[in-house]
Amino acid sequence: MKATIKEVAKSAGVSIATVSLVVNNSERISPETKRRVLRSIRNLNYIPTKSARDLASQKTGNIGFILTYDHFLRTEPFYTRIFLGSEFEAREGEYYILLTTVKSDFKSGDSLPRFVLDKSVDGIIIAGKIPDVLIKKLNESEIPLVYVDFVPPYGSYPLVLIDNISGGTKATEHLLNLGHKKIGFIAGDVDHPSIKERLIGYKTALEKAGVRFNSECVISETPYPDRQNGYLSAQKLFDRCRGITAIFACNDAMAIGAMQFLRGKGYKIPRDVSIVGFDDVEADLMIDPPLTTIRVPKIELGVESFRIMVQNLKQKKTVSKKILIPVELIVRKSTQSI
Amino acid sequence: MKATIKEVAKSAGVSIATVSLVVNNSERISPETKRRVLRSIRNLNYIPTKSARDLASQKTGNIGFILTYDHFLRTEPFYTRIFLGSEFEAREGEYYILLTTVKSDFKSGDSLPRFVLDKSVDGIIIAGKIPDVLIKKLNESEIPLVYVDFVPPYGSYPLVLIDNISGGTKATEHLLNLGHKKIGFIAGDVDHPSIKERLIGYKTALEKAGVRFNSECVISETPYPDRQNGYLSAQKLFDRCRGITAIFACNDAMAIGAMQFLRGKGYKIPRDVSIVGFDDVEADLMIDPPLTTIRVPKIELGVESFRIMVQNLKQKKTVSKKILIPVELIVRKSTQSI
DNA sequence: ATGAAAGCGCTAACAT
DNA sequence: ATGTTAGCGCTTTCAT
Repeated sequence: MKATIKEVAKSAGVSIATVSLVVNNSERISPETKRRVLRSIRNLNYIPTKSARDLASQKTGNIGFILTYDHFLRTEPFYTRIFLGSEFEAREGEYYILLTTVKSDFKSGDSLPRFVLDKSVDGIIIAGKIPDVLIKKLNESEIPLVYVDFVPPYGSYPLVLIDNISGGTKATEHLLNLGHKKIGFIAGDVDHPSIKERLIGYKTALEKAGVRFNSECVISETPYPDRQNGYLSAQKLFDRCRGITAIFACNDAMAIGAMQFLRGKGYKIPRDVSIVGFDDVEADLMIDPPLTTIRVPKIELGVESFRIMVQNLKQKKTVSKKILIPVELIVRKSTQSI
Repeated sequence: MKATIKEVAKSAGVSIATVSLVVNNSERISPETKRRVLRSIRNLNYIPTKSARDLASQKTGNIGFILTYDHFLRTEPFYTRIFLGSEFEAREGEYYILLTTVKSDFKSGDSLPRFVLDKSVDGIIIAGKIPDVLIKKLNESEIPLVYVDFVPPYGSYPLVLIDNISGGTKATEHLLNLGHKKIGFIAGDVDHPSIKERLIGYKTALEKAGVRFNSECVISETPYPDRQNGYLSAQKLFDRCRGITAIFACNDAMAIGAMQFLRGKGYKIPRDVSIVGFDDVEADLMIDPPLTTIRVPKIELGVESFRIMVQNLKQKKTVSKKILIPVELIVRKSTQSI
């Protein structure tokens, strides 16, 4: 069957402690014995048993990953990519990731993910916005937390964030540079921290260009940022704002919805209306015309969050770093000069 | 800190063995002691430590879940939903799921998922088509396997499958009933077992209706079933086959791609061409017109696979059941009578 | 019906 | 630099 540390020790003619040290890359082992032990390990095809390790070291070797159900199932692989980034990074180390979804409307009566109850994770990565009640409960759990693409309203934790302000600015400046003045912003949920920032970026760019900000041109009545609501938001925008020549949508899904509305109305894109999205989800390269957007390096967000998690776990004390991941304007065919 | 079995034992005035028996629902415990122990457990907020349990019982309490990278990131939440079904079910039991992706072009040099190397799963669920080399290696690992939505070319394992034949028949019959005779089949990868079966269903329905099968009307040169290839397949279909009035696409993504082609060509759907998909991924309810399709209960596929996995694990001997999950025709607006 | 005790395979002091 | 040994928190015979 599976070889154990004992057998390796016997085969290498050393104690099990030595084998353990070798396995854990201790410095204080002579190169010679190390070589011998390593050889035995290879010969016997020895791989440490995780549960034994975990039990002895009082760790779990697992990192939890929490996502709302909605985010996980989003058509565009945004959060799934972030997860993937973490999973990639976890493979490098010795961790396993326990992915779980929580209800988007988590209430105080609802039970926490099992891995927090039975403490079978050393830390938890939380991706995207989660309900307040959950945040509170998680904070009480004493488990090290890292938030990615979301700033929790309380608690001080390592954060891995998209540079939304810069993204909002870049998107808007691009439109401005093309000569657009009447630029609508399809915001979705303005209460969402990320959206707030994109709005700031939008305003900043306008201001810098000397274009007056008009709150009428910001649509925020349709919070959930999917295509459906992009469609409706565009509708509202054109209802209420005359002379719009460009749209900045808070994400690609909404941009696509907006495009559908425009097409239905007989507008040509980008001839009549320019549009830029956010995320670059590559959901549909078939989208016609290809969408100009702000690229968010999703895998990188996942990788970074995992790295910070491990880093914190290693040094025991929580460093509540905040990492801003830069974004990039990707110009495709949905925008043109006026 | 965390209460241990010892403390519970002391508090309840019993031995730790008794507590263990209670925790594991043993019959041979008096109702009275059971009550006492349970009370202590609740009071102390005792939750067994997974690693200790796993070590003592020589199990891992984990189930691996393997998906190719492509499948995981597919725009349509198909496999992610299957995973979710398994995850839901795992929560009920005492298992954790370790999700990992593998390269779609896994080669013999590539290393297996870590959980198979270090044996930290009790079983593995494999969703969707995976490369042959991987199948072989997995089979050698001695870990109990369950395949979902895929029939591996060798090995005898529990299978959870979509009733593709019936689905193919239902889709085609629907079209036939509407009076269509020239029905194209956008097949994608005819080497894929699922597609083979859908093709059988298609042929069966035609035959039953006395409509001659024409292999020219089956497009299979664009294996990967995404929108892009749906577009190209439709193009080929219309190039090579005159008088097509209806299309059966092997999945919704291809159907949507085909619709885009048709729209570009000026065809109205369903007036000029009827189209039915497969999967019902709800990827885009905004699709105009809403797609008639074959609904596949994805969550259920995941739930079932997990159940079979656990069932097999419990009875030690592998029952290689084969479960066919029924599908359902969902008539929406992309089909009409000729 | 319950308890005593021997591990499960490791890690981590502590010795040497 | 390496070995000895005491756990880690459970499960599981085997007694009683």
